[in-house]
Amino acid sequence: MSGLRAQKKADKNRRILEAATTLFRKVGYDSARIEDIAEMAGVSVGTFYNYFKNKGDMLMATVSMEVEEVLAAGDAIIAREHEDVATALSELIGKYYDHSLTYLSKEMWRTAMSLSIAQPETPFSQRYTALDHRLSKQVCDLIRALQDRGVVRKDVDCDATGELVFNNVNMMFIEFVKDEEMDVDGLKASVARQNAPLASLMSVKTD
Amino acid sequence: MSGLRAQKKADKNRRILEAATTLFRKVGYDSARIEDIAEMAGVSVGTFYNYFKNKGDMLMATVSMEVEEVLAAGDAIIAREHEDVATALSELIGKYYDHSLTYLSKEMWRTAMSLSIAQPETPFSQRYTALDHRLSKQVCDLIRALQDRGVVRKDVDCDATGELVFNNVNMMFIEFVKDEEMDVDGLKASVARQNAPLASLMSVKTD
DNA sequence: CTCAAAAAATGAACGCGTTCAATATTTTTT
DNA sequence: AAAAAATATTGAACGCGTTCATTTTTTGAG
Repeated sequence: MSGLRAQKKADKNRRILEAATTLFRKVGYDSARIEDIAEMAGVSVGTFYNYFKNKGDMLMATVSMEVEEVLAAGDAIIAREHEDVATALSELIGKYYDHSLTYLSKEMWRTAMSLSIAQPETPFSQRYTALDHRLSKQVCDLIRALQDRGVVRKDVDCDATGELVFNNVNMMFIEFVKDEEMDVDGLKASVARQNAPLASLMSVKTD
Repeated sequence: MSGLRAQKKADKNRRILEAATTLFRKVGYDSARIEDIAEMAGVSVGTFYNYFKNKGDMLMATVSMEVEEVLAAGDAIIAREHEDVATALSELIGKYYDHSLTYLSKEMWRTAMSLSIAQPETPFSQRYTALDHRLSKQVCDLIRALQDRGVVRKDVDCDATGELVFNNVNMMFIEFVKDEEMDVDGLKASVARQNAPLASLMSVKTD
C-alpha cells in the first residue's frame, strides 16, 4: 500500500500545525519552543524541520488564512453602492481592522511583520508581501469603483490614491500592533481622520 | 585620580561602537558576531554587555545619528519658499531618502525596523518610534508652512494630511529596504506619483 | 602605603533555533 | 519474501546572543 506514507505525512502535518497554533495562542510566539511544539505533536524536533522550513513558516499559514478571508469580505463591500468616499473607505478599512485579530494576536502580527522585513528573501516574506499587494490593489479597486459610479472625480489617479491610502492603513496597523493599549476603534478613528481631507477633496461636489 | 575610570570607560565605549559599525558595514549586521565585535574592540564579550544592553542597541546609535541629521536638513527645507505642493513634498521626502543610506545599509535598516516592531516595549523600539513621530511631525510642519504662505488651501487639515503622506513615505521606505534591487530614484518617483493627486487637489488653484 | 569596599571585566555556561549524520521505516525490485 | 533503494525520523551537536558567578582593577579612607 503506497498510501501509508502519504497519510502519515498529512496527519503529522496537521498535528504539528495544530500544536503550534495552540501553543502560540497559549504562551505566545516567542515562548513557544520548537521542542514543545514537536513534543505536543508527538514528533521529534528534527521531524518538525522536515515539515516546516522554520518557526516563522508556521505563522504564514495563519496570516494567509486571515488575509484571504478579509480579501473576500472586501470584494463584497466594493460590490455594494456607497454614499460618499469617506464612508466607503471607512467600511473597507474597518473590515480589515475588525477582522485582524480573529486568528492572530498582536504579538503574532508583530512577529510576522518583523520577519517579513528582516528576511525579505525568504518565501515567508515574499508571501507576506504578495498578500499586502493584493490588499493595496483592493483599495485601488474600491476607489476606481467609486469613480466609475461618479462618486470620485474623473481626474483622480485611482491607483496612486489607493496606494497612498493603503500604505497609511498599513503603517497605522503597525502602530496598532506595537501598542497593546490601542484598540480597534481608536485605530479606525485615527485613520478616518487622516483620510478625511483626501476623501473630501477627491469627491465630486454635490451642491 | 578619579578620572582614570571614567576615561577608560569612554574609551571603551568608543572602541566598541567603532568596532561594531565597522563590522556591520563590512560583513552585515547578522554576520557580525558579538564575539568579533568584542575582540576587535579589545574587550571581552561580557564587557560588551556592560556597555550595551544588547546587539540591537548598537544600531540605535547609528539610526539616531542618521535621523537627527535629516531632521535638521528638513527644517532648512521648510524654511525656504516653494513653488507648489508637489515640489515642496518631493524636496523634503527626497532629502529623507537621499540621506538614508549615509550611515546605514539596507540590511541595517531592516534590522532596526524589524526590532522596533518585534519588541515595542524595549527602549530601542521606543526611541525608534519617537524619531518616526518627529519625522511625521516635520511633514505636517511643511504642509502648514505651505498653507500659511497661501500655497495650500485653507480648509485642509494639515496634520491629517501630513500623517497620511508620511506614513506612505515610511511604508514605501520599508519596501525600498526590503528590495535590494530598488534604487533611491525609483523610490522617489513612486512616492511622487502617489503624492501627485493629493498635492494637486490640496493646492490653491492659480488660474 | 595598606586594605576593604566599589566598580568593572571576564569567559564559561545557558537557551533556543537550526542542522545533519546515523538510524529506522516504507516502498520497490528481483 | 528477501534485498536494495528511497524516504522519513531522530536527537545530539552547533552557532550565536545573552547571563552571571568569579576574578581583577580602581578608589579613597585611615
